[in-house]
Amino acid sequence: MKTIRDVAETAGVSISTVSIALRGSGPVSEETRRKVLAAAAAIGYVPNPMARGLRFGGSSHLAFITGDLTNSFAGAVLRVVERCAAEAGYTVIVANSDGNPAREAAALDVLEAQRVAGILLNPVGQGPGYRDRLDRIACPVVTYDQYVAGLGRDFVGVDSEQAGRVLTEYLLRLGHRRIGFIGGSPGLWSADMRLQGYTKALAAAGITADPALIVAAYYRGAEAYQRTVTLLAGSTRPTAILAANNVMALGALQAVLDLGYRCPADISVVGIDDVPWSGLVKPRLTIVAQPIEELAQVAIEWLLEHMAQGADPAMPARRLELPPRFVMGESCADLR
Amino acid sequence: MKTIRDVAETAGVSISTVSIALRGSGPVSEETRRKVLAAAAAIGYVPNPMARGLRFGGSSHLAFITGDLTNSFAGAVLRVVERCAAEAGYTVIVANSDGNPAREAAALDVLEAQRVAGILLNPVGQGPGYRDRLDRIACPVVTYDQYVAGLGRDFVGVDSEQAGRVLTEYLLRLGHRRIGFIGGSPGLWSADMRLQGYTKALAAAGITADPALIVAAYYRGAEAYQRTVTLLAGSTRPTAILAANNVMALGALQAVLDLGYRCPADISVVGIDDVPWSGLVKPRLTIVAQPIEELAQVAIEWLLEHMAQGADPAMPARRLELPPRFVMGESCADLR
DNA sequence: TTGTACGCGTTATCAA
DNA sequence: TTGATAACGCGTACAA
Repeated sequence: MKTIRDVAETAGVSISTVSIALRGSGPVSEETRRKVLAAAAAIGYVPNPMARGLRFGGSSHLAFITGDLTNSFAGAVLRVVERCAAEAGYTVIVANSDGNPAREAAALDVLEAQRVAGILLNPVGQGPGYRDRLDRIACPVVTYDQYVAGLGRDFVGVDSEQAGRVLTEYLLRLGHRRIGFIGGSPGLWSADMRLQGYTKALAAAGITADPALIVAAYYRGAEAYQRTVTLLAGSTRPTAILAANNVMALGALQAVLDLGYRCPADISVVGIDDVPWSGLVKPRLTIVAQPIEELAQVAIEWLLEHMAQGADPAMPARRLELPPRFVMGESCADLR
Repeated sequence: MKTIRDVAETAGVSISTVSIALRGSGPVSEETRRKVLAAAAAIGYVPNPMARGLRFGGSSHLAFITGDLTNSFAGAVLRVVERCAAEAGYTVIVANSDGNPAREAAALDVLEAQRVAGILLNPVGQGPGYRDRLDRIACPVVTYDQYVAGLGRDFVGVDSEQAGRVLTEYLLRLGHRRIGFIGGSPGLWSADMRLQGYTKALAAAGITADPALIVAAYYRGAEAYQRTVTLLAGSTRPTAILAANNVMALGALQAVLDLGYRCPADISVVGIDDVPWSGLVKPRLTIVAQPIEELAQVAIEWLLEHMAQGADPAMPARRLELPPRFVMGESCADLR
């Protein structure tokens, strides 16, 4: 690899002159500047980011941590993040916690060791110890998707309670009374809030949530499939199922159909968050869609702001919960 | 950030002793070793990767470049790659070329500048100049998905000609004669090979491929949708459509249905590569599935090997084309 | 067994 | 306007 010294020799000037000429950080004669630029281009000089990093104590990487790299949600967010980061001169390191707090912790250790300039985190951990761990991170952190209570970090997500409530109310309006809930891991903010939206909507309709109708697992389709099978084997079979995320809805629907039930005739299914080409899924799922692009946009924007300003402890943590959007499908029966 | 010097002060020894004790690169008394380790743990010392990188001339990052971050194929590969890389002590930088050679070139420039230790590349460029560009990359490169002819780099992918041929033969067996082909960008290896498989299968059946039935675009669902609309507006409407990748098949199917045709009654649709929960797509698509996990496994394994061995120019480039697997769905009509 | 000094490539400070 | 030099943190050859 060519170094600044090679440029200096080629141009016949000193290395400090080269540095100044290339960065424009001082006065250089026009002729010298041209010579240096020509020499740099001629030998294909590119500044060594490690040397810069060592000098300034930071890298030009930012980290993107997700709980499920195979979920289209992660892909959609990452796409926006990568583009914005690249435009701002940053590269994106991806880590996958796979929904496992231990793996997330390990990833955080590595990324902190790498001195990343900022972290976009979809948190999967829980508890006060976890919050403290996140608070100790020296670089800017923006959390997305999962809100961590009491954490002094920015958060961008979707109004999860509303998401759960809207779908439950819709099912209630259609006359459903026994509504199964396939939830995310208890303790995860979005899981708890979606369940809360469900419970509150039921309560508002004078219905007490039946614990037998509520199951939970990490946000994965395969887990939802299993839980749905269990749910439908119970004595009080629900007339409808609310799945807490996109792949859970797909898994639940698949289980319903595999068990020989018809959807929506026998069992209705609704879900939170969309998948690509969902128009081809039959029956088309009724869902609340998340404004993923906007979410990603805000998240990366906020992170870049923090990184630009340096750690400004004065500014309080921002919190944005975008409204989900109801999208009617054909997966719900009208029982009235 | 804590440095090796802080550890030395805390432990009351010199920095070289710390370095030796931590790396085990020399003789240290047991007591000293314990003291050093305790001190390092106490103050939370982590070696600065930039200083190491500067010292040794390389980073512990490897790069993953894909043409479409939102495609489930990319997510599935990346998941495996990230896990294996993490186990081997590497972090993964993700870049998205979006199918755009210029963006890929820009990404390569950045990643080379970052001195990544290796690159996993899904190449989208073409031409001799492009091949030369890839050859000039100093670090190990493993290409996947798209083969670049004449490039002295390892390649792992799927037998694309076979994929195109198998599906075409299947349609021919069912009695189809006018088979539309929604292909990937001409010049891309997999696009050309899939088309070739299609053409050869037709030829073997005594049929000359009708250029009016062949359209192409970059591997995206939206493009496929448009091309399908165009294709079906033509005078010689096909009885079946072969789409060259997963999202193209979905886009084509969506277009077929949106235009009021029934699938498979009016028009059959087959595609290459699967999507998650494809069992819920109605009609279920007949496809050839790619062994994505295995592909990813081999790709990252080979890359790590190269990185371990250093650049060994003696070893010739390896090339592996995994066989696709035919998966029958319900998206094809039997015309016999 | 431990400490000192140097170099990796870059930038900033200071002197010429 | 330019050039020499120190510093960033680490690892190691060399000296003690």
